[in-house]
Amino acid sequence: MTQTTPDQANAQANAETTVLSVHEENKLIAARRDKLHAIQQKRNAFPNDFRRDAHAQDLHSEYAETSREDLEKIGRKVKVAGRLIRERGPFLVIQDSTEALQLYVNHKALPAEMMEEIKFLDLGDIVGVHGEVFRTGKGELTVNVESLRLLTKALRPLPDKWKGLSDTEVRYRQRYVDLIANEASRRTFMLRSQIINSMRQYFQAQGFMEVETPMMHVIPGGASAKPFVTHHNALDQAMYLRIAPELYLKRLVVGGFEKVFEINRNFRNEGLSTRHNPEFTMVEFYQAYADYHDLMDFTENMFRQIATEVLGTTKIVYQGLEIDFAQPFTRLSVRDSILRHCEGVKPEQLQTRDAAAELAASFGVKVEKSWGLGRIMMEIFDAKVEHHLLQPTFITEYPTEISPLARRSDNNPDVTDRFELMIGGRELANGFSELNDAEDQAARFHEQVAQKDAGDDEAMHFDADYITALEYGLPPTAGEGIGVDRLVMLFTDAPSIKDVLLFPHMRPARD
RNA sequence: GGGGCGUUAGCUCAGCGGUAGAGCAGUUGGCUUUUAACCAAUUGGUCGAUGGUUCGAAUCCAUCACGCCCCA
Repeated sequence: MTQTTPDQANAQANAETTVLSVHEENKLIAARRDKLHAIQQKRNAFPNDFRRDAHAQDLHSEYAETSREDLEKIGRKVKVAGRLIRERGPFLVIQDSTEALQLYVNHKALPAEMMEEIKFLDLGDIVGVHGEVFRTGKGELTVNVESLRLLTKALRPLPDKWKGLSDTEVRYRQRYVDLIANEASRRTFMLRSQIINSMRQYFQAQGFMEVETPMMHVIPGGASAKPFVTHHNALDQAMYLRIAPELYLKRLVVGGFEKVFEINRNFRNEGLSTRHNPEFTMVEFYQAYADYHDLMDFTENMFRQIATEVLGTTKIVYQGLEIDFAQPFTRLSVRDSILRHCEGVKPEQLQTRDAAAELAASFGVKVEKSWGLGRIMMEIFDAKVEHHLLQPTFITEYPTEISPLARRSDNNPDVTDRFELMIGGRELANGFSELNDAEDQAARFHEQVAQKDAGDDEAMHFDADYITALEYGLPPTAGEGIGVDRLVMLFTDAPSIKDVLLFPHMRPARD
């Protein structure tokens, strides 16, 4: 058997790419390629010696109030660079990472060679420009071109200059084109970055330490979900992409780091939807000497602060729904939420397993024999309640049966000191006071293993080292995970998770 | 996995059984402080793929691929 070297692999890939692009070549691309080759006859068409000294946005804000006459007196000369996105007769518009900026080409004032270079340009080309800032008759801040150089030739044409790129498939597969053409998309991802920055600063200001725990687990744990499986060759061992960092973060609390957080990807081998991507970003955090009530307060405050910092207001509109994070979030137990949102349901129907099973069946929920009262109540909740919870609502008192890592309530061992945060009918966060009784945890793992043996492939494994860690003593702790993608969806009014992921997962395209 | 909708020029879309269209982009010329710049002319297509029905298919039917939405 012959080994393929990286070089051979590259050569092969290049050959395939070349074949493909020749196949795809159309006249628009061919004409641009001809221009590029003509330039290459004269000089290096890909210079990297242009250095700019100004960005579009800085110029716009610096001279926002400066009059035409004053600008003329100032005579500010700038070097700017960006992608050519418009031609309006003698005017060109370039766009850099901050904003668009207009250029003026006075063909009477420029040497013939410069005009040749400019006439050779296509929309999409990257150019560097030197010139003086002025204001046109119509008041637009503009750079009067004294010299202009092509820095990178664009071989492919841009999408519609007015309507942008709307084909969702192309927008997701070729996000770079979406970002060039659609201002709204650029804004979404800039906001995403700012939201995560703001979140990180909030944790740091509260004394949390950022950590990184393994992305590859030998025993997948910390959530109920199907993992992706891979294989470590040297160890000849199955490994799993993590479904949650929870058990490692709590090990760190055992180790004495009393406030930790991690912002990173989780991987779950499940379907795709407007709310699910196989890899998604979570922030998980743990605080010793705190309980789940503290976390609910913490979360409310954090959402308020992020909204204020990033959007400048606590009020958002998500898909037509107004939400004001300044208002206190509702807090409601699972049981009470069912009673409130399912008309005609009486408390007795949630008292015993059989009564609840009958109720669930009447709602069209298929009840498994192995399910207890708690699991059945959650199925009723998922089917009949969750989508009604539009305004921020903490649902509390989750059944112990489905919360194998959460501390039991002091008042009722069948429920845990746990909550989930619902906004817009979706789960945004999940937190609880941590189970730190090693013996109880071992017993709960055994129950999970029994369910796994009974065919539930989302049930948890027994993690002996985690039990050992608990035996060293986990201080009373509370922990929480917040879905960052869903938070960004809310703050950017995005209907699909794909709109807030730069490169969402797609099936491979086929011809 | 099931259902619905979509796939036509580089982009945005119309056409829905009888010669494949528009706007923008492109090309050529004009004009040059414009604002989706403007004026004139002009190029551009295996109508997602494969079968079928028909004298004739972008259009009707079937299967497949990919996408979007809803449901599980």
